[in-house]
Amino acid sequence: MRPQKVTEHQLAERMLEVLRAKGYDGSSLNELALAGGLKKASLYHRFPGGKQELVKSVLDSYTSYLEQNVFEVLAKGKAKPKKRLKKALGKIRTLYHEGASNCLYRALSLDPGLELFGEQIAMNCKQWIKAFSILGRDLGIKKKRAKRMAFEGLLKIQGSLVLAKVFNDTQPFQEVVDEIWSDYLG
Amino acid sequence: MRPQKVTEHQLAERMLEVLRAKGYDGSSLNELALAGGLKKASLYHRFPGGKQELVKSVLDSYTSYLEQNVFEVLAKGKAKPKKRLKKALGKIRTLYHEGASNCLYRALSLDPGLELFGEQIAMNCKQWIKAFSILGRDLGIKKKRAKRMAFEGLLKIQGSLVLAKVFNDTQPFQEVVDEIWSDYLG
DNA sequence: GTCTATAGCTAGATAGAC
DNA sequence: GTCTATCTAGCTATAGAC
Repeated sequence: MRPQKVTEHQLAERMLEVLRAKGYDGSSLNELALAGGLKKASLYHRFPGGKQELVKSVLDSYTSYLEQNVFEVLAKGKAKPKKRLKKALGKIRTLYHEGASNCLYRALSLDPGLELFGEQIAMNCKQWIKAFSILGRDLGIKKKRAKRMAFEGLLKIQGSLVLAKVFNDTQPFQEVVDEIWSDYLG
Repeated sequence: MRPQKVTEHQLAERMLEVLRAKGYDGSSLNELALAGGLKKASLYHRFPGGKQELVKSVLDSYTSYLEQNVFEVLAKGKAKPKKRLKKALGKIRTLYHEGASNCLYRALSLDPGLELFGEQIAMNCKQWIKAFSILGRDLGIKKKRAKRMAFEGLLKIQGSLVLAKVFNDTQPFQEVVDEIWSDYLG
């Protein structure tokens, strides 16, 4: 077999930057291929199902990052809760490039992305909320309030990324991450 | 002159529903024309500048609703602050169909909509923040905190609309509107 | 002012050479 | 596994009849 020019992981990482900025319809296969370092036709070798399978692959890779670096750290880490929260928030900062890059879930939350991936994204968001809920519980917060805080955290992250884009300023995101930190530890 | 089939206001209102759900690239002129009750070619009579001018017209109409029913009520109304807030939040609920419909600003906050309309949307969001800030001041809240509350309100509305779409459930939006109400009056 | 018809282009997707 | 070449369908936009 001829060697791959780029690994599937590299490909997903590069195409993610296009997808999170332009959404499903806004990202053409030409742009995605160019960003990934391949020609358009080559994408059909990697993703025989076409655009939908390609985006699903990027979405799975994105969720996988969250699961490994955020959800599992929060919910299954063996360090103290405070340390786990610090680590998870650091990874969140990295994922969103300190607020400069969109959340892929949001970018896909317009039609037709929502129609194709809505259920999957909803599940992933529930994972997020579950993981932060467990962290809250570990910090001695009551169940109901822990869930409420987890939900509000996700909501504020999403809102901050909208405003960061609109104002072309990462400050809303930075502030929200700091708020989440102090909400759990205050 | 031959009579218009639909007024510019009706046209903007109907096309808004497509644009806020699908974004700039996701909304084709065919869909927009169909939603508005015209044929595609007729749109070029109303909007000689093509798609960009059409979307700008819808955006202007959308902002005009906010200015008249929300911003002016909050900042220039002669009723008591509590009553003005109640009225403005009611209009916000209506605009977003109780959380079932996206914010157009958010739908246009991906490329290429962001590139075309980002500055205009940023100005409109600043108007939002300004208006809620003035309401806060009228309720006796200090300047800095009033601005902070206004910013956070907008952020949470945007975040709630993201989650409302993802979960296909208007509850996040409803809760956030109630929270804003009680934040100002608690 | 609205329509049908169509131009010119780019999209997603496929065939087949290497 | 990647590429060039190409297909069809849809896109934005225009021309011109009514």
